[in-house]
Amino acid sequence: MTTADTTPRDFAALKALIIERGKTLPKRLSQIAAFALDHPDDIAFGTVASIAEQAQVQPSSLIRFSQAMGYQGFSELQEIFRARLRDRVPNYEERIAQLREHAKSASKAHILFEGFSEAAQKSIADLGSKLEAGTLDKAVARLAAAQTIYIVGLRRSFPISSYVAYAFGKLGIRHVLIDGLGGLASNDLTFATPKDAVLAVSFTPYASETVTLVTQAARMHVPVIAITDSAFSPLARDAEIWFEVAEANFEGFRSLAATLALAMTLTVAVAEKRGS
Amino acid sequence: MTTADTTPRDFAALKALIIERGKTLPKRLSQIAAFALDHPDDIAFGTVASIAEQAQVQPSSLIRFSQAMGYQGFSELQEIFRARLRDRVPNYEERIAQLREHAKSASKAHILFEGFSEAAQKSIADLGSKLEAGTLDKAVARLAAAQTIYIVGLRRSFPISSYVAYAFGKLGIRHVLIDGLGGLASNDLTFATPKDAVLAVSFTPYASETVTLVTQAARMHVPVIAITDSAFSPLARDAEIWFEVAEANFEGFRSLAATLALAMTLTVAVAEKRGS
DNA sequence: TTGTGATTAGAATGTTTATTCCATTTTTGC
DNA sequence: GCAAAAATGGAATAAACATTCTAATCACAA
Repeated sequence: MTTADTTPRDFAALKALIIERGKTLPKRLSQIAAFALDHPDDIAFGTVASIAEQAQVQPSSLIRFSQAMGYQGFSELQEIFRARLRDRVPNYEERIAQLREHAKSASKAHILFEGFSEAAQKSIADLGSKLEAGTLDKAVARLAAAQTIYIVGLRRSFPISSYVAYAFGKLGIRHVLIDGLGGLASNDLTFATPKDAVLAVSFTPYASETVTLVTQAARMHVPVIAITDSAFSPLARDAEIWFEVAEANFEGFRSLAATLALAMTLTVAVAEKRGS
Repeated sequence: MTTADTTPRDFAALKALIIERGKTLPKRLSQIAAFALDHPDDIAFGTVASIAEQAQVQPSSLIRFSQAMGYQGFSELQEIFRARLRDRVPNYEERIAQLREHAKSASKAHILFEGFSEAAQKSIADLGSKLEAGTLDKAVARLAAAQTIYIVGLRRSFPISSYVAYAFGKLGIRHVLIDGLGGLASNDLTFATPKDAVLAVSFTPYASETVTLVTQAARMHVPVIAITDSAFSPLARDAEIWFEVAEANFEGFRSLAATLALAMTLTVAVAEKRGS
């Protein structure tokens, strides 16, 4: 190192460098560059071996990448990624004060509430960063054009579908809520036509009735708009348009906050589109 | 490990455990407990040796502490501290930056989503600052002691009550969801006794069936726990314990996020109380 | 094609790190 | 105040780790 040291000392500068030089790097190193931008948290906490596996490269490539960025080795680069998480802590003192307060009352239930709050906040923020305006617009257009909207969502998703049904009712939008009452769920889609639309909500483990209904709708060429949790969901396969919502969980209970916000958005957007 | 595994899997639960058991631990371990609460980030990023030095203990004490908390070793405990940073909601600057990125492609629907997100976030934060641990504990105790929990919540509150019913079902807690099907709602409380409890949810304009049911329950000396929106609510009058939840609204649609977080807290807390 | 330099895969290496073990000290119950 | 139990300190150890090295592969110019 005889030249002036331009190696980034903070995350923003490093990110800029990776974006700038990323494309021009050799294949494997460029692959790592993309991975680093997409999964900064994994770089921060992973080991060379674990990250290499996730990014589908050899461990040695990670060291070469780090050196290409100007660091002596991987550990030095990782330190930048870690500092980013350290600095993200908003107001340290405030959190400590919170802790002290809780130490007094030490209510287990209150701590649960904090956990669920955080899961909800995180889920919403996460969806906000991933949600694409294009998908949203297409879904709204489809639903606004439908004669009748069939709402499918059972078990854990039933709060969502019942909310949508309630809101559609207030907004004067013709809809059918499929509630599985009397085990006759599949009958309720019998009269659906390609001029209608299905709004389906389901998460792992996908309720079998929901999957059946969506498959049936797709076969009948009824457009399906789905809210689900991964590209591998059986709903994603049959849906014309689908949203991926990754809800954070706490104590094994997944939040519903992000899904609910999305459902509200869809209902109101559809109403506004129809109104104009 | 033949006993039931109560080892915390997320930070909030671990924090609770450390607060609870911290004082009763031996000197050095209690010292570590205090350090862990004060410097969670250092635990997340440090090595056993570096943390030991900062906390003024021997490295081996850290392993002993981890084991005292139920983990196999320090690494397992550290993973909880790391997950906390992974899942942390992005800070303000990051959210603004994200918003800017989206502003380019901002469609009308996307703006709606931002609005509902904000309403949800605000509602949750607001409830978090107002919720009293004492009220929460009392409500949990009441519900945990009940033989059968009757869940009342119609119209806009139905998503909440159906969620609670779903969760109680999964947790094996005896309950009756009053869904007003067939207009026979009031019959469903006929068999309730003072050994049971009613969990009622209602907001302005209060669904008349809900109000009737709660009044009826109070007259029959069935304890009522209510979630509502003001001290002037007819539910507050008849309830033994009640929560005030002020949901922010956007475009005339009130959020449900805070109510949902509270409902989740109550269900899980009741299950945990019964389990112990 | 063939040769050359760049790039990569994967095993080998030496270092860091968590964990264990045991002698010593401190606390507890009588 | 004494014996027994619990807790602690610190060295020893084994596992995990980042890094290096070399043979093999790839890209590309002639």
